[in-house]
Amino acid sequence: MSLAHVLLGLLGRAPASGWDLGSRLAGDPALGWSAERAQIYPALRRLLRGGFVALRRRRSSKGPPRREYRITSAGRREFREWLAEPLEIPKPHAASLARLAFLEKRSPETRLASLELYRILLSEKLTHTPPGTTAARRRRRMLLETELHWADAEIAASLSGRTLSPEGR
Amino acid sequence: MSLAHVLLGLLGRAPASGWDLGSRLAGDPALGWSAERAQIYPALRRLLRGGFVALRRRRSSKGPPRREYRITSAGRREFREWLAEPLEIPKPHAASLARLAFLEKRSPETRLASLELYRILLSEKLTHTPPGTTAARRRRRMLLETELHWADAEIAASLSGRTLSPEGR
DNA sequence: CGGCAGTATATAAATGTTTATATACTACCG
DNA sequence: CGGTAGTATATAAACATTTATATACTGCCG
Repeated sequence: MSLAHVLLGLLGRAPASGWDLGSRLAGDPALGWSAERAQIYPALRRLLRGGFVALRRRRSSKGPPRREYRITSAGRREFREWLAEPLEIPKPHAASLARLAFLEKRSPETRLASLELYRILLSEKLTHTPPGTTAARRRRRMLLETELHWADAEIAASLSGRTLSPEGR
Repeated sequence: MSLAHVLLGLLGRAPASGWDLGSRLAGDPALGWSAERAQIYPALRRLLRGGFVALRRRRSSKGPPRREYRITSAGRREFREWLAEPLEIPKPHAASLARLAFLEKRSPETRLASLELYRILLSEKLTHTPPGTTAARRRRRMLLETELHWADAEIAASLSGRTLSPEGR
């Protein structure tokens, strides 16, 4: 199970609560994993039962008491073993990519509109992605840039394919 | 559920059996979705019950009778509606990417070894990925190329960071 | 001081995915 | 003719993920 290991990895940097981990996971796509908090809380419980993390309750000025977890040495060992497993090229698994795969099934107009929307999403993501300080972040940024180029090229192709369409009224 | 819609999309190109669909899905990463056959067979049953596909049994010279499905007009409608849903930037969800995100936690030696292994996987994938005939395939290929550049850059950086290591004996 | 907004944890139910295993049919080899 | 390799379908069990909902605590605004 990767979620547990990613959580261990994050806890290796600093102790955190389930809430914190949810925010970090959501905020850093370069981590390569995402999860809802509803999944994180039970995962932390399992890690606690397994002795991979330790718990300290702290009351906070805002909201109910925080349950802060920190990684144990057993957790560090487990994480290291997971980290050493062999890499492979990930298979994409995303509804948006599946929709893009059927772009050619759509009318030239909606195809262009989809590409333009996707392009906007990409450029927004890019402006909120500062130049990377880690290999994974540099990777993420380069891929976003490439995808933006791709979108531009496809938009251009789509436009030039339409040059004979009714222009204006 | 995206799997069902991807299957409808594939069946829109040509009728196929569950086996065929499994092969196509496995063979084309640009489709943006992957699934085991154990998931495909029940999905096809549900599509059949829903009237989105029609079934014809055909015995084949090899193996047990094939159950060939073809899309119905209800299926086409359902697919078109799914296709029109808004795109978003996919959140990555892959163990390998998560491992890459913690590259910096590893020793310079294993970091370099991981990058080199990953680089090899990328270049193998690339040689088996012909230049794309669809937008999604072109996208996939460009991203693989970029990732290869990234790996090269990271390997170079990793090597130059090691210039003062013991060289040779 | 009542209610709202934000932080924080939690759980159930539904849904989706993976892994392991079983089975059937045919062709071909030895 | 028996075994095995390849095609094809199928199901159960285990596991993971998403969605919806509930609850608690605090500060602050009106």
